[in-house]
Amino acid sequence: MSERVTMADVAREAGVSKMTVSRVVNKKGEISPTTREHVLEVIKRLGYRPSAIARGLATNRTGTIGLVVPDIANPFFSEIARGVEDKAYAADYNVFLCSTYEDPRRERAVLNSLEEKLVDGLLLCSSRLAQDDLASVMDDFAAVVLVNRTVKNDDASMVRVDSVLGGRMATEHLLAAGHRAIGFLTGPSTSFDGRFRVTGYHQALAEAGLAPRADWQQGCTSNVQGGLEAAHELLAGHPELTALLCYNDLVAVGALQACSQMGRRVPEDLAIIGFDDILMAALVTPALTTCRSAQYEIGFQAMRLLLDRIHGCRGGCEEIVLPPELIIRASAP
Amino acid sequence: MSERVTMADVAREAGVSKMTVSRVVNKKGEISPTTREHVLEVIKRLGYRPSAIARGLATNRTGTIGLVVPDIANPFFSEIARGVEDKAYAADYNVFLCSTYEDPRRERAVLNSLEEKLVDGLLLCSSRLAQDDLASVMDDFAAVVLVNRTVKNDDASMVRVDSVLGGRMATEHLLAAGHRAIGFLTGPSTSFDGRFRVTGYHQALAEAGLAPRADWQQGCTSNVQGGLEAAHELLAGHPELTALLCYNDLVAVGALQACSQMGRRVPEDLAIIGFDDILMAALVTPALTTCRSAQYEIGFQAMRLLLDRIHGCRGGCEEIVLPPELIIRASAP
DNA sequence: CTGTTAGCGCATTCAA
DNA sequence: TTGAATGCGCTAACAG
Repeated sequence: MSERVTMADVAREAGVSKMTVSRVVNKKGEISPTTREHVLEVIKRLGYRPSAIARGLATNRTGTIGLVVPDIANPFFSEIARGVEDKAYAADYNVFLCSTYEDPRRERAVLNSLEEKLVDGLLLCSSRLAQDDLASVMDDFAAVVLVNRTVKNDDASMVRVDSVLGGRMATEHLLAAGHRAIGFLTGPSTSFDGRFRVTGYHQALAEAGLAPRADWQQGCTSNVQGGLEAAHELLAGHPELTALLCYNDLVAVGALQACSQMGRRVPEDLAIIGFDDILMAALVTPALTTCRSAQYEIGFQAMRLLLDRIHGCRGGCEEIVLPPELIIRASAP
Repeated sequence: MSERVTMADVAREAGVSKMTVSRVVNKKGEISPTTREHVLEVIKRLGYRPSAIARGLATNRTGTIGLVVPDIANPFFSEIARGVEDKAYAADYNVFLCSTYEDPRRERAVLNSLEEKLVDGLLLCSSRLAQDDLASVMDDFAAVVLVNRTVKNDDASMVRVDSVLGGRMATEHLLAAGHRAIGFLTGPSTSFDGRFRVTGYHQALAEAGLAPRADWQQGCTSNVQGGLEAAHELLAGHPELTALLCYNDLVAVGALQACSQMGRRVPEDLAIIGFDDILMAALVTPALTTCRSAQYEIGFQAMRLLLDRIHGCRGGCEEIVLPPELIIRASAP
């Protein structure tokens, strides 16, 4: 790495002022074609690259947004990220993609860094922070869009899937198939989506005249291993269960594994439903019935809303609610 | 978002110089406990947050590294990212995770942005750039570590899996099982890993006295859909194939789907081997035989090497070569 | 232990 | 159409 060439170097070499160079670089203001060509030639010859840092300090804008997700290894979030990045790329923004690995402390640390780096906006997915924490964090950012997370503070746009409805739909599907003993692996306690799905599950049970049983619900970490372990425990303790809702598809795949190990056939002995409809859901055996959410669309729309906010359309904090869709496959026909 | 509080504000309010505030913030130099406490109190009261941008401009260090991968939706890369981020987090670095979605233009754009943002180091995974392009890009960064990609320029540390060996191992396994008509879905032409695996495949064939056949090899995009389509085409044109190597596990899963659609049983009619050993490999039916690489370890080690380079241990450009491991499952027993 | 001076590289006034 | 001065917020190098 050679010494960095600065705008001053270019100006000196080209025999013009820094201002002129700046104008050429940013295509701002009128400039005579002659000097422009000349400056461009010098820029190329010297290999000048503008410093985004210096520009950021001067303009207070960085052309960067932060995208924070609980776990980038979860295809649900990597699909969202794809939607975000496609939209961001088109709008000439860079994305700081940060995975918190489900750790609220790490989430705080990451948000702190993003704030210090003066990102122009923040896209926060499924935040695991407590309400007060989240509200205070949000004050630090000029523009925020929340994904799948509500907060008292109404100063953020939001994109979310109606998880209460999703929980209802999945439960109703099982009830309609005659199931009465339906368990739920509810995921991490920090997940609001998880709680919403449980709410929908309770609603559907109530409408069928059934009382929810706490011992049929069990938390778990949000991955295959977590589903595997939790399913083992829940099913061992409650052989009466004939159906199992799972926090997300990763957990559901873990439950599938557990059933295979315990010799319980799916769906004959136990029906299983997941959430999200990640790629893997259709590829495991039996294929997973799941409650789909449009991940790419979530990301794309969220980035669109964020751009709106960054560009000052602060008027209405838009809220986009996407409907879930039940995809019926072999694990719960 | 309220007006940003600066160091000058804190200094004024606390009745000290900016320098003293800076020392407190950065825990540098000796400071009397009294003033330190006082300054800290003011910082808290005013809600001061240092600007990483300004600090970056002053110090020429940003505490940030760039991580560039072809596709974050591929679990292979998200696992690497996890290794990188864990190590980075421990060393107090932030990670700019960028996915190029297999598009070299997008890769160039992303590298350009990272350079302008003055990242302290670059971790470049499976670059899809041509040799010359890559060599010139690397000059722009103070410290670079390459993952699974070689380049003439020897001014970068490197972590890679021995893909030639991997290709050999997989092929030898099939040869040992009696297969003589072995096809290969070779992935994107931009992938060096893909080429290396093909090299290993050729080596193994040669040692068995077999000539490679170009019409048994076919490129494809690096995902399930790509594997599905390519497998359809290759298998329809070459029913004589009894075994199929796949660029990676995603492609292999696609091939599995294709077989299911075409009524070819795996492994009875066609043995299939993938590469990487992503989580999904063990979960599909039949479970995939695959050539594992230690993804988390790759990321972790790569970040370690990058920290070495950033901290000036430029002496030897280290190169870490990790051995692949053949995981034999049902798809190619 | 603390303050002063200077400048990082750029963009935003204004003036010419 | 171009240039000069000023400041973004911070730290490094030197004094005191």
